[in-house]
Amino acid sequence: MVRYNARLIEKKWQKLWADRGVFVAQDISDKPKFYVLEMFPYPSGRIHMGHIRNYTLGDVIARYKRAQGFNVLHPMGWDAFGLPAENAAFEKAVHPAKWTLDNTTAMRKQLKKVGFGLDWDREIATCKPDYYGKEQALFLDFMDAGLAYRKEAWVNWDPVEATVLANEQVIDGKGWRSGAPVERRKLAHWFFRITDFSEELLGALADLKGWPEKVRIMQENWIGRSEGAEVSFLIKDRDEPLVIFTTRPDTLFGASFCALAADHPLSQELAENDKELHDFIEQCRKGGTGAEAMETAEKLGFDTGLKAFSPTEPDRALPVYVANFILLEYGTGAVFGCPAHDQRDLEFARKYGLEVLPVVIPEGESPDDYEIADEAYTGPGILAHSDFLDGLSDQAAIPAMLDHLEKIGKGFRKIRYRLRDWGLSRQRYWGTPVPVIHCKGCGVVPVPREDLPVMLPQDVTFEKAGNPLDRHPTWKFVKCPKCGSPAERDTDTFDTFVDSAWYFLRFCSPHANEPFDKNLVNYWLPVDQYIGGIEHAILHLLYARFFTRALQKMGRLDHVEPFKGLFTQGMVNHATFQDENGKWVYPVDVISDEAGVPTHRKTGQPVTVGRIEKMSKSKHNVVDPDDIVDRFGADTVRWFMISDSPPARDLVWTDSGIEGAWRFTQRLYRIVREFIDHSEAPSSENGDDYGPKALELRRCAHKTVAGVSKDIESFHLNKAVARIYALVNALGEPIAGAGAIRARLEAITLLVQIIAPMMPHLAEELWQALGNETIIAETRWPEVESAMLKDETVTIAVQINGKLRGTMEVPEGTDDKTLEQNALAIDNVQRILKDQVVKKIIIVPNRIVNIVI
RNA sequence: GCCCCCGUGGCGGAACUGGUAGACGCGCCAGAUUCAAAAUCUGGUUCUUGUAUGGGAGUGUCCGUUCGAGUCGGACCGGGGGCACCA
Repeated sequence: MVRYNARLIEKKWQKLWADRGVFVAQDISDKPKFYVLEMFPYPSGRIHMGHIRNYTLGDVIARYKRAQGFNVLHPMGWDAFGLPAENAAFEKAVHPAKWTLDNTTAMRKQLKKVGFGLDWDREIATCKPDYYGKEQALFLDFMDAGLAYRKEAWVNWDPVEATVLANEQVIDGKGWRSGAPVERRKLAHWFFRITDFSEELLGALADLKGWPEKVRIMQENWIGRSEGAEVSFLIKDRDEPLVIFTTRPDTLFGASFCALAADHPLSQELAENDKELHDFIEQCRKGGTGAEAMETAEKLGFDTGLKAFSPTEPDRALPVYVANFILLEYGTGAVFGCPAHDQRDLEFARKYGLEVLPVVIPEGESPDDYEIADEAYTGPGILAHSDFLDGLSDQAAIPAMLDHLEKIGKGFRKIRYRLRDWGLSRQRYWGTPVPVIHCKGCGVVPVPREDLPVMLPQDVTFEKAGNPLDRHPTWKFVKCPKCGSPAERDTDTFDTFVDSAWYFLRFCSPHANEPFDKNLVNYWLPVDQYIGGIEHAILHLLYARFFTRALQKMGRLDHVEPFKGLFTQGMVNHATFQDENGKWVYPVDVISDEAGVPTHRKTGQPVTVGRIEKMSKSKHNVVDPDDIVDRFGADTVRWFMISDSPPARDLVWTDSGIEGAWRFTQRLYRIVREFIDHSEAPSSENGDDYGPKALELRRCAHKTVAGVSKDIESFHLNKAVARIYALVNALGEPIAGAGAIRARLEAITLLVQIIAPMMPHLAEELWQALGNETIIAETRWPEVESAMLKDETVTIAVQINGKLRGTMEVPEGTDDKTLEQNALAIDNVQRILKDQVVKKIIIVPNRIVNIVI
């Protein structure tokens, strides 16, 4: 028996698909359209297993939909701007453009080797002027629409490198390379007005039925709508009141202090004449800008000496603190603290010896002696010590207080969002240049559209501190397009999330002179199935939704939501290995010695097996897809990617797993070859009737086709795999009798067709071997005979008090009475029932009989 | 700290709207084939108990709802992800 030679055969079919243009999407077609998109990769250098998993999932859907008769768009491109290219430039003295484009060349070759059915005619790379120039045009559109503006924003500043650091480059409050303590600095930044769309982006989530529930919840929380009130507190000896935002106006009588953000204008003003406060604010600015850093840091406050008065208690003076846990961006940057009913406020109050006055009393507690210990009470209750609110529930007290505040003119209802505007300026080289010019006389002047793209200069260096664009000797010096006097370019580049906020539009018309062709976008959008990692659940997806909505509002396209279906796949994990010195060891260097002990291939030293973690370069627990494809072939790798683990969950890469997949590939080939080589022709059978064994096989085959179709539609590819194994097992059984050969041929033909989306090369090879003149990539998905989906008999479980005591085989649809009689007749049931009294019998047709005694 | 998700044999997992827990694969055990091995094929494989065509226990832990709970509700324990300049 000849073995299946994946390497040769896969290459053959890949060439044939490419020559025939099988995967080129048609812009005009009678067929219904289907747009499959996987999140495009960052060209980091090599394709990794996570990519392979992502694109295998997409390719299964794309090939399946194509077989179902859809006009499928399945494109690929490169999210090619970003930090790693600059890091490589710094470390290896290679230009980011060269590094990036070399990487795309290598990775394109790798992807083609896996046989993904992609429309390579539509390939894009965001770092090419053809793409980022269009993006600059879009930015000017956003400016014209009033959706882009400039304001100051805080950044992480590394004083040694004279560079702005990303959050991930700040480690324990220090710059990752310089080790210098990071400072916070204010810089002028461009922002998109995503907050104009807060309500829309939130409201439309409910209609995204094809999205995972958890992603919708994450976005909902991210947008963070909260209904509350802005309340004015008078401050002693000052004219301006302090405006705070609260969602708990019912607890106003329990207030014991007010707190300001370090960057609140009032804090700033007071600091001018107060060295200590100035130092405290500086202290607050140390450490990262991330939410986690702010919230886990010890809660610190500085008493400003000011006294504030709640509008409902003009005689009770509250101290005003500047505190490190108040965010300026959220609400008004100032709060009142009610320690009894907020855990953060409680910790703060205990630390600074402030009053803790419970005003919401839980059921069963007395208002007179209820006290708060270590935990704030945030549950429901009845108001006390609260004047006109006394006796009301907390739910009733909120509107009562709001009505009161509005009546006396000291506050009003206000809806606030946690969502902030999208800051998109980056002080870096490798990104889309911001297409504006700063002129002393005219201010901010957009680059005229005919001058786009604003190209990145090629002659830059990275060994010096600071932003290469800013340092460049000539690039930024230009004439003002308005007045002609000397002016300077904006030296910032866009956040790379801007690049990925519209690439799915570009794929619809990748060669258009405009950013995208309206008609083609209207035809292809929305993306019917988008697939990517859960790590993009919030930012990327929200930004893409914002872009689509904004462009719709500008009349550039007709859709409001870009992604109809979303699937978030799990990560690819692998065990980690360490040698005796604690150094990470690559899996390829680990072998088992005679005793089965993991050992280093080269040194022969024992290796300890660590926990299973996401494949990462730093822990060396990576497997190179290229090596695996060379050894086992693309189909085997693709098969393993979808076997066993549900696509939404993490997958653990194991050698035995890939070997199992490889054995299955060979087994499929063998079963089909043996049938072709050793069977008599089906025409040698007389008549067209089927014996019981043949009928059973036909049922199994048709059920498998129906089940696999359903599983692919619902992304349960691991279940589809299990069904296919079951069919192959059934084909392994020898059968004889009437119609045996015809049934086997039918089952094998169906089998080859349903494995095609997953193992496309092997499927083509077997399809051809079965004597077909067509290729399977252009063949319709098989039709199921509905008569084959029903069984004649069903197995019914018989329980006594919910415990299984026997089963019975009855014709499908047997009536309740017969079921009851048969169940009671079972020996084991009779033995247990003996002289017991039957209280009740519950019968679920075709399922179960439960006798209650 | 806040938000979200997940816990089922030795392992990955299956179980449709509450109805026979462990499909299918991996691993392991036994057998066939072989001079031998690889490959392949056949059978077995949740634990436990008198080896049984019987019984008991069992889906992270505890409690509850139900004739019946892996599935629904509550509390807890453990693991993972996100947190606005990584993409």
